[in-house]
Amino acid sequence: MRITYKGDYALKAVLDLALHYKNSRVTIPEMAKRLDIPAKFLEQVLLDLKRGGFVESRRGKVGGYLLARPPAQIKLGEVVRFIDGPIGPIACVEIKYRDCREIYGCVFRKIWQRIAETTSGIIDNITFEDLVKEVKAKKEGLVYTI
Amino acid sequence: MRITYKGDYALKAVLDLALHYKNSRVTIPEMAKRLDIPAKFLEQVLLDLKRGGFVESRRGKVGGYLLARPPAQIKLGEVVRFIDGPIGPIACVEIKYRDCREIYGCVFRKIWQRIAETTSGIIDNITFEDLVKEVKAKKEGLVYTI
DNA sequence: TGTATACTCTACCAAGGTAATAGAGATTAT
DNA sequence: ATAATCTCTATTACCTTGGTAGAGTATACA
Repeated sequence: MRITYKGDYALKAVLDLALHYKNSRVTIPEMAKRLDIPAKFLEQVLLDLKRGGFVESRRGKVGGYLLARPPAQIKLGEVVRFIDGPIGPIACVEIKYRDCREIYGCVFRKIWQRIAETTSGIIDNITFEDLVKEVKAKKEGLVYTI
Repeated sequence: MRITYKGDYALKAVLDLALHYKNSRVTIPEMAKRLDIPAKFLEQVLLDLKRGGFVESRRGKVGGYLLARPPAQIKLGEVVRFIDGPIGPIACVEIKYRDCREIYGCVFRKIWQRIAETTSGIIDNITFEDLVKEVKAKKEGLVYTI
């Protein structure tokens, strides 16, 4: 697996919306400036996130984006998978993959699957609420390291 | 991190040599056929592995490749890093990377680092001797799953 | 010393993905 | 009306990956 810029931007965008949850809508230029992301690129990322059901939008004046679900109900892993695809470090970890006629019995595949599992175990156990809390704690100077 | 075909081939090549350790040299066409890898591509992979100090070679008749070190002294992680680069799922996990002026305090970076650490923890604790044992056990019908 | 065998090196190429950029179109508040 | 805002489709430049090609060098052995 590899986190692309698009994936990175998507996560930051969702976090940004999570930090503004229940308050105001956030516009693309506003967010682009705050996160230092090319506005036209962020635009596409947000469109994707909308198609994925993570965010909602409103056009016209007073328009902008907002989270489709509460931050506590959005896991990091969901966003990562939706934007950057499956978690495994190599294609053959997919369940569908059945074309492995490796003479040495796929000894590596098991390892890649283990890595995919532990990786999933991390990103599927972190919600955007967790991140919001962390950011807010940092702002207040209560810096702690997990 | 992403395991490329080149990385995949490299690991299989080293395993193949590990299985022939202390016996004979293995030629490129022979290995290419056994592992089902394009010979000219495997050629380049083996050259790289040689530059990395993993394998040795001998030209001419009775030439071929052999492992530079005993299988027990070659970790999976070494080969992966040498061929496919650093382990993290995104560039910003590198220690050298210092250009992170993310307003929300790099909350994601810490997560990528954790993933990189657990991944390293897996591939740096498996040697090619372990894999050789596993393959041999499988051959004898003693199939066990870790 | 010739020759077959095998590794070495450099260059090249096609396909696909990534990270943008551009611009016209649709919607909404005032 | 009009300004602000999201929506959609193309296009671009660049890079990586996976693979191919071919000439060159070293070695064993008859």
